[in-house]
Amino acid sequence: MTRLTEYLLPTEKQAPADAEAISHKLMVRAGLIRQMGAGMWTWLPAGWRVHQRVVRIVREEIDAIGGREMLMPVLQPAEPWRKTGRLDIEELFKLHDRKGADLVLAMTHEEAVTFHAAQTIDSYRDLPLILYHFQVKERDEPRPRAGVLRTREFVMKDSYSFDRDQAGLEERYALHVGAYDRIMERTGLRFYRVESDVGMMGGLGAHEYMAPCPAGEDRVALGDGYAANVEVARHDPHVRHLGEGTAQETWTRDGQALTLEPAIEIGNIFKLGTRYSEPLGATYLDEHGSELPIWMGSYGIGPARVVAAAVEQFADEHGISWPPALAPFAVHLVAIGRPGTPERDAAEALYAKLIEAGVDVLYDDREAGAGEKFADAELLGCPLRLTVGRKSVESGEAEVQIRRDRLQAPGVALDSEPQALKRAIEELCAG
RNA sequence: CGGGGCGUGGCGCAGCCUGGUAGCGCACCUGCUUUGGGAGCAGGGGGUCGCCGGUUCAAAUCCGGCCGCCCCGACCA
Repeated sequence: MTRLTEYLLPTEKQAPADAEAISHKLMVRAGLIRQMGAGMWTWLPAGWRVHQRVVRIVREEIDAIGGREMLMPVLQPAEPWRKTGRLDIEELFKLHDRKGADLVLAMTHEEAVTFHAAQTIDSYRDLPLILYHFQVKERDEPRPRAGVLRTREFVMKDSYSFDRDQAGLEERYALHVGAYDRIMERTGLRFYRVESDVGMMGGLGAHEYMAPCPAGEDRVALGDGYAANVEVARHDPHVRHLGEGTAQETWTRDGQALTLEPAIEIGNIFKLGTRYSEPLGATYLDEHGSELPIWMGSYGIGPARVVAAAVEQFADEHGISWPPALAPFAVHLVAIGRPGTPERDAAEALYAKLIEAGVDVLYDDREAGAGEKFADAELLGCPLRLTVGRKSVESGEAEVQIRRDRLQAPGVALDSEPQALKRAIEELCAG
């Protein structure tokens, strides 16, 4: 499927001098992303594959709760933002077209989706409904940082639920909790669902999905059966903090010690209520002909942050070590020996067989030394590395290394049938 | 937005204090050798030194202004 000689994977031995966060350094070094400006990043082919793995998982789970995928524009008229009172948010990019009309670049899509709900939802018969899209968000961040962790432009999956009343909203919200839990579990990340502030989004309740990692900008307070954003814990009457701001800072909840961990916010879900439907006139008629505001929820997840969190959580001194569900390729096949040798022929044959078996494989067919190829493979972090060299020709097996902990696994026979090969690889990936 | 730092080839850096026509490692190109843990030898290409202005016979280097980028904090809908 992919030969390295026909690919763009610009790996670097040295990280950019100004990179601080692990994910920033490794994603650049592994050839996944490149920077254009502050908070403006390009996803290179291998990086985009990882991003799209997350997107696929999210899409499957949102579809599974009845979400309907669509696409709304980033460039929008300012008027709905004026109506919801969000036009004067500093992070909102404002601009004018050639006629002088006020436009904005959307930082999220409540205004757009509610605008359309007002146009298209008329009756209680149209409810409930879940709409979603994957779309770029633009935010004039005061301080972009840490590579792809906090950018001015990023893709978000945002879904919006529409119900006739609060009970309906609670149902749609619960569906999203389930979907988000499954998404996080499928990615393989360590995560917590925590209660969060509703912030200026307004509304009736909210949760955040937090992935603990060193580069995290937030902190979560964790106890037995308890997990909360520190901002929420701070206002919890059950929580006491002792020695705040000092090295001995300890938090307790009903006497039980809490640990504080830095974490990245990778998803958030809000019960909006009628915060947006009222100013934008999104109403429906009930069975009695009464006009009532639609009850809404909004649910976001940032694939880029999921990717960065995965890098942060599983990296080691050799590079990235992807959870199998997110890896750009399942198998990194390393050919040792120059073209024309029996070992290279064996590698080519194995590559062809892997493709036939439907395995996602990156084939390092470059004319480079073994050390360089191994180092690049460990930097990129695919779950399995298969090596074919002179030894393989003698033993009849490709050597297998499991990236996580760099474990040596039993080799796979070069003369395996494609389907047997695929099964063996899936078993090795599964752990 | 406050504080700190940095802009010299794709990446990492030296040179700047003490002005004299740009250098190192990696990467890249060609050839030969090499091929199981980031190879060796030889040859080669690529940089208006962030931008503008000033001082000077002469500016990467000194002076002024601007721009960009990073880190800490504030912020984070």
